[in-house]
Amino acid sequence: MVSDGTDRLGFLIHDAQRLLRKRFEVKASGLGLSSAQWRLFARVAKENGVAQARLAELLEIEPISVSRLVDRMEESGWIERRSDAADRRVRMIFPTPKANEAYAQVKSMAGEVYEEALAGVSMEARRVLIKGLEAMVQNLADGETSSIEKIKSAEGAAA
Amino acid sequence: MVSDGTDRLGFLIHDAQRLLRKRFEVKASGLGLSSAQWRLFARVAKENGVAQARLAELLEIEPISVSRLVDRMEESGWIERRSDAADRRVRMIFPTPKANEAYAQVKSMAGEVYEEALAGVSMEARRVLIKGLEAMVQNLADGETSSIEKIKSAEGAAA
DNA sequence: CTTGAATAGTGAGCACGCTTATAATATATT
DNA sequence: AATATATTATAAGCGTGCTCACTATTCAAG
Repeated sequence: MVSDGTDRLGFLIHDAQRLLRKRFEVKASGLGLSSAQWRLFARVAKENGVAQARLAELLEIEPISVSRLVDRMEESGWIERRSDAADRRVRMIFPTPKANEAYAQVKSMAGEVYEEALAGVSMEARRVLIKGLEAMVQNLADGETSSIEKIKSAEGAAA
Repeated sequence: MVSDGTDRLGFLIHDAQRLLRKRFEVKASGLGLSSAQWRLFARVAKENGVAQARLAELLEIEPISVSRLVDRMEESGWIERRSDAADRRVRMIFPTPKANEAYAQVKSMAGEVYEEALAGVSMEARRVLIKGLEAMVQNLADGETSSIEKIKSAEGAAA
């Protein structure tokens, strides 16, 4: 019998994620950037020029989902597609200048949300919380029948 | 400056939630029950006869989302709608006998997923993790511009 | 009783994830 | 060179959330 609250883990994680997302989106609504778009953009900003298929791997979402996200983000001027000279199947994704300027601002918004969320939680508890979440992600990713993981480890030699 | 991983809180929570949901849905796919449906059903099973509007409050989702979920769950035989004698606007939701039989089974599936997720995490760390998540939910729910909460509290003072 | 406001549920349409299928292009094999 | 296979992006359609708008019903004022 579990009487320690572990049996509510799923509901808690679900609620925490939902509330974090909501809070962020309220803050960032002025910039017209959703939570999913921010996740994608953070990657694009780091890579600076990345194929959609690679983005799908990095974000662990399906290529079609990337395609849709990129559609909307291109419309709202956050990123742009450029054809690749070497491989005409590929659309390379780049941040727009406007987006690069806004990057730091959005990142600090995310930081504010985290601070609001963790108010009253000690530094030590935060460390354990983060470690626990990392362990969960590790544990659950391990057994996953994910084509992505397989590709990644196969590429590991070359990378 | 945050160099302790706190700046990845959002991404971690997002990943943990996504992986938990996926893992659960694989396990429960034989029963044809999604994660969202399980959340709803767990409430229905406890209340045993509850109006859709009340369900929306309890689950903190919009009534229209409840309506759609209930549509599909009624089709797949997990719950049934019954008209309320006293208020003809109301549709009361009840679990079907089949669903009541499956309840314990689904609950144990959820338990298994949590154990898989928390493998290698000490009891003490689990306790801190749960407490941390509870604090986050509490902190974020407080300042929320939630329709329901605000209306409720405004009713007393205003007007 | 009649009118008007509030409540319960749903329809339409969007965002973002998914699966399955297809077109275009690259690459490997013969 | 011709054919087969793999890869990139997209299309179509579903699940689950949302907002906005609507109908049916109840409740509160007059």
